[in-house]
Amino acid sequence: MAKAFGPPNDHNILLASLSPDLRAVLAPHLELVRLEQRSALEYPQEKIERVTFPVDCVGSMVAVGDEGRRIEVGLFGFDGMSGTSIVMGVESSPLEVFVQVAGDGYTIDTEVFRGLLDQHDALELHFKRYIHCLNIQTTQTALSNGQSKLEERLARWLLMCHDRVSDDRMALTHDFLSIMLGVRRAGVTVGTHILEGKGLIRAGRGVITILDRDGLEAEARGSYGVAEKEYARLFGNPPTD
Amino acid sequence: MAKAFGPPNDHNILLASLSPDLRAVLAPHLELVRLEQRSALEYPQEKIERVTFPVDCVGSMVAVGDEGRRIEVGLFGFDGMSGTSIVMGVESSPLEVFVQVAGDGYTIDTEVFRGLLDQHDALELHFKRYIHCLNIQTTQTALSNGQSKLEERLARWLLMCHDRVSDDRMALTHDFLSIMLGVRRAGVTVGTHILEGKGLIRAGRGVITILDRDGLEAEARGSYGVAEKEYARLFGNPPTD
DNA sequence: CCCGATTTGTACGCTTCTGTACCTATCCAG
DNA sequence: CTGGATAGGTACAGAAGCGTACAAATCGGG
Repeated sequence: MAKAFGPPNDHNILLASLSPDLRAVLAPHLELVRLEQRSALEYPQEKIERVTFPVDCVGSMVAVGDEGRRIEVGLFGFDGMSGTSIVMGVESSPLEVFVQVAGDGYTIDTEVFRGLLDQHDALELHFKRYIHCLNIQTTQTALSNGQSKLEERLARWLLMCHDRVSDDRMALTHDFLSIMLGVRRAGVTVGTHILEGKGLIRAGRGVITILDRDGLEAEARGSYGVAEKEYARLFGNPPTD
Repeated sequence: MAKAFGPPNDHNILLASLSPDLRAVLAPHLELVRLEQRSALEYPQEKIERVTFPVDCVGSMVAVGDEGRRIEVGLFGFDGMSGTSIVMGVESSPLEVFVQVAGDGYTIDTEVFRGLLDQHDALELHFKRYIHCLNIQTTQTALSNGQSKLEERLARWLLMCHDRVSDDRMALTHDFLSIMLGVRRAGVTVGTHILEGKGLIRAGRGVITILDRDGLEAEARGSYGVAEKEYARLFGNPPTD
C-alpha cells in the first residue's frame, strides 16, 4: 500500500478537503507560522489558546501517568490538527501535545475558531469526522500496545510518521522513539536492527530511512491500516501520485 | 476515592444531566429495552441502527485486529452511551460494541437521534463532551496497556466496572477478563490471586467481589483516575452518597 | 583538530508474561 | 444423583522486554 495520504504536503489536507465556501470562512483567520521541534501545542489541563493545522510539521499527543509514565496516543500531520478538544466543546484536556517534526502550520485563535464552528455546522461536522478518525487511531494504538511486539509497534509507528512527512528520510533518535512507544531506548536499537536486517529500513545516526513500505506493513501484522482506511473512507482516497 | 459516579443507577446520568428542556426533546423518542449479555450494540463497519443509553447494563467497545487480536478500548454504563460515532457525524466505525453486563437501557433510532442533534446544538454539545471523556478513557487504556503490569491493569478494569454497576459483587469469569485485557486466561487467575492475597477483592466461581476500592486504586498505580476526573469535571461531581 | 556531548551498540541477569497442557472444582440439566 | 459443561488452579519451558551499565561511534563548536 502506498502512503495513506497521497498529495505532496505543501498544504493541510484537512483544510483542503473543505468545500470552497467553508475554506473561505476559515481562511481570513488562519495565520501561517513556523513550529519548532518540541514546542508545545497544548499543555495538560491548561486552556488551549490556539488550534493548529500542520502543513509540513508533525505533532504528537501524549498521555501522561504517574511516576513519569507516558506514551503517545495520537499522531497527526498535514492530515489533521491540534486542539481537537475545542471541537468537542471542551477547553482543555489531560493530554500533552507537542511538535515532533518542525515545520509550518496554520494556526487560529481558539475563541475565533469556536465561534466559526458555532456559525457553520458543516464546518464543525468536517472536524468531528476527523476526530472520529483520530480516535480510531488511538484505539489501534491501545490494541498495538497490548498485543504487539516491539518491532511490530515500531514498524507501525514508522509507517504512520512516514505518511505525514515528504521524505523517506526521517530525523528520529532511538531515544525519542523509545518515549513515543513507551519502551526502553535499548529496545528500540534492537528493534531497528531487526527491521534493518529484513531490509525494510536503513538506520543512521539520528536518521531512519524507509526502504520498503509494503514490507513494513507486513511486519506490523495488521496493527497498521485500520485508522488509515477510516480516514480514506471519510475524506476520500487522494490520488496516488 | 468513592465510586466515580455517585447516584444509584436507576437512570442514565448522561441523560439525567441534560437540562429539563433538552431532556424533554429526547424523552418522547426513547424506548426502554432489556439488553441481554453478549448482544451487539454496534457491528464493525456496519451502519449503526440504534443509539443506547444504559441504565443498569454495561457495554464494551472492542478494537479488533488481525489474527483474532482484540482488546477493550472503551467501557460505558449509566454514565454514557453507545453509538458515539453518530454524534461525530459518521454512520459506522471499525469497533465492536456489545453488552457485557445485561440490564435495561434507553434506545433511540439513529436517524431520529441525528435529527434531534441537528436541531439542538446544546444537545449535541452535551454528547460531544461525553465523547471527549470516553476518548480520554481510551488514551488511558493505551497508556495502561503499554506500561502497566497485569495486576495493575486488572485493578483498573475492576474499578471501572465497579463504577458502573450497583453491586460490589460482579459476575465476571477469568476467561472474559482475559479477553477484555488482551491477556492469557491463566494470567488473570494469577492476577486475581495477587489482588485477593492483598485483601482487595474476593473471588468465587464466576464472581468477583470488591472489598477495598482505595486499595485497588493504589494497586492501579495511577492508571485509574484521569478519565474519571475528566468526567467529574465536565459533568459535575455527583453527591457522594 | 580536538573535546565534550549526543547517539548508538551490546551485554547480563531478572521480571513478566506467554503458549500449552492437564487436572480439579463447581454447576446444571436430565 | 450423575455426566457433561463450564470455570478455575497450577506447572513448565521459553520468549520478550526491562533496568542497568558501559563502551564505541559520531557529531559539532571552539
